[in-house]
Amino acid sequence: MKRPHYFEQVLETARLIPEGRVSTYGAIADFLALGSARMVGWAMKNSFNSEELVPAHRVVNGKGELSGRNAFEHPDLMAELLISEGVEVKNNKVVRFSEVFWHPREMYE
DNA sequence: CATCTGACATAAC
DNA sequence: GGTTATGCCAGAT
Repeated sequence: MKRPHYFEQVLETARLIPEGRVSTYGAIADFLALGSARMVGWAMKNSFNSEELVPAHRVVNGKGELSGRNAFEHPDLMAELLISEGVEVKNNKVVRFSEVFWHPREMYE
């Protein structure tokens, strides 16, 4: 496939998300200033096609909901992965989302 | 080229 | 707290 700049940027940024933290599509899109949040979701879906492993489970939507769980092998895999990393997940949502939320901007501060 | 769809976001109702 | 509308942009058809 083509290797658009934003695609690699999104995956690279996703890999920067610390364990036990989560980020959002909007935050990544805003930070990269490339395209829109939909591009991030698009990249995530295609991240399984990437050669590099990407912690896609650490990327949730703006409400902290695991909107992408359906794209995993098992719908509950995403939540289990997060829980195994220390992120509390309840009813497909990240608990205390505002506390575990991570913005790429923090890397530059 | 026209439309639809999507792991989204935001505002308005 | 849903639903609707709009912006966003790459793929698929």
